[in-house]
Amino acid sequence: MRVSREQFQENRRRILEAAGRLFREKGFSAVTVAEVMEAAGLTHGGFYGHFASKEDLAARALAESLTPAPRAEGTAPDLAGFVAAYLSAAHRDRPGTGCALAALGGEAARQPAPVRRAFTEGLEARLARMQEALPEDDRAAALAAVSSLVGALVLARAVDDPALSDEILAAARGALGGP
Amino acid sequence: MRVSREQFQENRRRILEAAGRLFREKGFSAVTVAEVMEAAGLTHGGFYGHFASKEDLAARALAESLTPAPRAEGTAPDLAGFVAAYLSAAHRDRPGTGCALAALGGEAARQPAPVRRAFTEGLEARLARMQEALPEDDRAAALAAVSSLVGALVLARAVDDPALSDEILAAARGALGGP
DNA sequence: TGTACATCAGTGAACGCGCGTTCACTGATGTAC
DNA sequence: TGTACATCAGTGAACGCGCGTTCACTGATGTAC
Repeated sequence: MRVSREQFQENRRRILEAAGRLFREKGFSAVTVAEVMEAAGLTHGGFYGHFASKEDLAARALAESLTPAPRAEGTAPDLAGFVAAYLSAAHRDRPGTGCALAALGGEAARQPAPVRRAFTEGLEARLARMQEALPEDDRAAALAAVSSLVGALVLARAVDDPALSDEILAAARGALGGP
Repeated sequence: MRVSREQFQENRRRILEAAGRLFREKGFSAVTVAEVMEAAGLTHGGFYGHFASKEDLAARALAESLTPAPRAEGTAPDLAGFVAAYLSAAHRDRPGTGCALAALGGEAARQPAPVRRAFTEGLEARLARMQEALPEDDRAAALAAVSSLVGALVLARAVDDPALSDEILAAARGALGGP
């Protein structure tokens, strides 16, 4: 059942999208190729027409997940808003559409080279954004802020006590100058 | 080949120790029961005489890894020293003997209840320690500090660029009042 | 524009492997006398 | 203290299952005329 070139591209896009969501939700190792393909509306056999391996998919999906949406033309960066959204209960509870640095940071350290490369590039992109948003143009401050955000989200998700989880997010918001 | 009761306890201790190290090095899912048993000097079949399942082992090993060593009698807590050690290259490069919050935080969120329980209790213990060490007795500040430490270590380990990795550690040390 | 055929994306069965777990067996330990 | 036997921790083969990957096949697409 050959499909048109447009459909092929669309299928590839859907596979990447499903993978990006599933990897962030469940981690690289817990997601199966068949599961990704099913989420994309295809059967597992066709996977290798799109990607060389699961590892290849992981690297490309991670790169995609970490590509920041372009900021709206002429808008000023809104640090307080970003921090509040990042450290919100909604973000904590929806890892599949959230920050891949937090969702996959721990696992990324043990992944093969292409995945680590994608992670590193994604972090650099996020850092650049953070640096723009800070009052002073300070890379070290941007690094420290991103570390705080990621650490707080990781811990808030790992903990099984909802009150403690909320407390972690609130404490990090406070430390980053929020309410 | 039955062994003495003391040897049985010693074997259990060795299994937990090997598991604690391997889980932190490779993550829960990448470690096999056979691998843990071999590292403990035993064969895999005997595992179920010690633990109910791999999940049971994970929860107990994590609890053990997160039990803080008792502080030496009468010593004052040394915040600066702790931060420097936590955010050192040596700690980054030896996850197996390092902080389990950072090594397993991402994966812990997706683990079954007993593992998350152990993680939460371990975090509370670390928080109490951090709170003692802070100049003012401030739980929110302790939470924010632990988040920063964990986030920085996670990112420093995930990144494939050694210079960036060092930069992350240094930035977090700076933000936490270190050199 | 219409037709014939080559191309190739997708399908689903199958392969090979590794893993968690089970189990019959072994032989040293612990206990009853 | 010494002996006979019951107990049970550890061994290693085996089981069942799921996963990443391969492959022969199908049939719609794209192209040459």
